[in-house]
Amino acid sequence: MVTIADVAQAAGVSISTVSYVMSGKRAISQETRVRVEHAIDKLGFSPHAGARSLASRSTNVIGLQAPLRSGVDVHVVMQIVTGVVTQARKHGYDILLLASDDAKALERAARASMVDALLVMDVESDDPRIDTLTGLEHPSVLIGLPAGRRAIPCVDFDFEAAGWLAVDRLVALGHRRLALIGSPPEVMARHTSYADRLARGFLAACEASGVVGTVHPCPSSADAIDTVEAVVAGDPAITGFFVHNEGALPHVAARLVELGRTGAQPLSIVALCPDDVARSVPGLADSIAVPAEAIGAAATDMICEILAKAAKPTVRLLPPALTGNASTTRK
Amino acid sequence: MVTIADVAQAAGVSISTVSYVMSGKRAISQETRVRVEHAIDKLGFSPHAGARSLASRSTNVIGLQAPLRSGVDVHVVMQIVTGVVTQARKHGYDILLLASDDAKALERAARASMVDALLVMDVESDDPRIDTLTGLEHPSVLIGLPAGRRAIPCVDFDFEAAGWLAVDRLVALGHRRLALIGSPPEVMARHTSYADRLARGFLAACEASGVVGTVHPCPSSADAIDTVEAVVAGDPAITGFFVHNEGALPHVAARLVELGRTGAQPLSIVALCPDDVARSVPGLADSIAVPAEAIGAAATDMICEILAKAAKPTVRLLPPALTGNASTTRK
DNA sequence: TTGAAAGCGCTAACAA
DNA sequence: TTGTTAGCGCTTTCAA
Repeated sequence: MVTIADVAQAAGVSISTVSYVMSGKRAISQETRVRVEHAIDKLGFSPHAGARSLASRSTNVIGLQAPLRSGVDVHVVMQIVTGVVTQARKHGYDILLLASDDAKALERAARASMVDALLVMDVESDDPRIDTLTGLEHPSVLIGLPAGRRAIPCVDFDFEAAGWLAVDRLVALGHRRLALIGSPPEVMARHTSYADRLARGFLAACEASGVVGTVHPCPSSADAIDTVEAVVAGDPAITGFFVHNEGALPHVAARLVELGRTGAQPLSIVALCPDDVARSVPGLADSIAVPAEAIGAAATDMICEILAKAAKPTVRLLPPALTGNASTTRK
Repeated sequence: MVTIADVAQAAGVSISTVSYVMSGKRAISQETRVRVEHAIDKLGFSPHAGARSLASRSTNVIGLQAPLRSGVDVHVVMQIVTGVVTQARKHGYDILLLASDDAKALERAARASMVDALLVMDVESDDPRIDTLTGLEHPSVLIGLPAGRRAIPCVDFDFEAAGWLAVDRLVALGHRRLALIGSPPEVMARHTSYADRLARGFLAACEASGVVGTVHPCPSSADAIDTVEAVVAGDPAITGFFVHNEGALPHVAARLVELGRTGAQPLSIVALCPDDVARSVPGLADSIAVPAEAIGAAATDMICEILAKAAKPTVRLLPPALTGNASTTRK
């Protein structure tokens, strides 16, 4: 193994000089710098991460707790993770992936000084991890927006605004009775923050626009079709659909397109999903993108800024934007 | 921060005793052990990971390079990662997630002693990362099976056997002309190992069984339907379908079910995908599960055994198994 | 502009 | 069965 001492010797300087060349924390003459950098390259030196963290009391690693369990939106999770890892590298950080989504894992990583900070996904309002995080000395950022005290900075998509946006769009297309085809029943039941916020925005916007809106949980499988049938049977006048359920989307969209073709009136669908998912669904031109990768990147930026003492903890919600044109299915 | 010295003092022993209590590397009297463990609990001591890795020359971290780019099978990747992380914890390891899928990232992690070993996903035959890994002092395991020298241990699903199994099943159901609806054209074109192996098994099995088999690349989107149309138009006598393309599966299955209902003859579909994906697709009871989580776990076991000097590097292929009953769509 | 040296918290000889 | 102590490779203060 190549150590800093080897580099120092090869360059004919002291160990501290090598260290300072790397950190840039003190002025170095042009000549020495070149000699040291040369030696580093020639020997292929990489400072030992453990030694570094021991001496500097920081690891350049961020712990990320991602929900690997099922029931979550795989694409979205993947994209957020991608955003986190990619952005972290830009700031010089690596990502330690913590699986088991319990508070213990967070504590372990923090107390063993394996990480400088923690990024936690999929947090619910009464999540015990929030207390754990609050008690830790390490800074942390939540990806999501639990209700409540809000003692920890959060980054998320503005689901509430997305609800408004979808309604505005559907109303603009002339629809007067709208349905939100949403998350699976289990997600709705545990009042997951984003599902609640989306429904709240949707319903408030309906009321503000003077149209009728209803919210329908929907399983993420082929059974989703049953939900559509039930909604349509329950109120045949519903012509505006807002679909937020990646697993169900292809089925729901297919069924709605079919209904639109055979039915008495034109239907419109607005989907809420990552861009690439929207593109893979036929008959779906109108969608609100969940900027999953951007969320991951934004959360990472925030934690890095906090680590650099450059920012105060805040809540940050990324605004929704409409993509494509209306997919009104005409008769 | 609580250090080992604090624990030693609290327990009235030397720091080496505390260290040995934790590692179990030497005999400790019952009494001392209890005192030390008590102190550890009371003080909430976790040994500093950096200090530990500096002194012991091992990190208890495994680097995992996962393909976070698109074009890959998100569910499968997620499940493999889940398997890796979960199993790693059982062996006492944590996972450092390396994103950018270049050789540099692997070298960096290894040379900076951030990891004890590397797990690399989605490796292709002429992948430059293989040379890098071979040149490293750290052990590594590939998740996948690149052709060629095979200097590094591999763990993967036995796609070739899966091809045989699917054909056997379809032939047993009475089909005589079979089609493999496979990976996207770009994946096929770069001769990705698994796609090649699957096709090889499929075609060999067809020949062995004396039936006609053809292989068709297929985009992972709604355009997949066009592929189905083209295949059926090209040879209307094809009645046995083997589908391996998660993105296209719902569309292909839906179209085939429809064709089976309206067409002249019964069709059968065998899908190759994770179990839960199979369950979410309607009209699809027959599938071969890609044991993605098990692959991740197996790869982790292998690398841990290698680290423990308990196993020699080998190639390990997990066998396929058929799930459910035939979804023969009768007229 | 540079060097010497004191730790950082732990493991693992070596000693008792 | 336990303690003492020499590092592990780096950062950073203190001195020059």
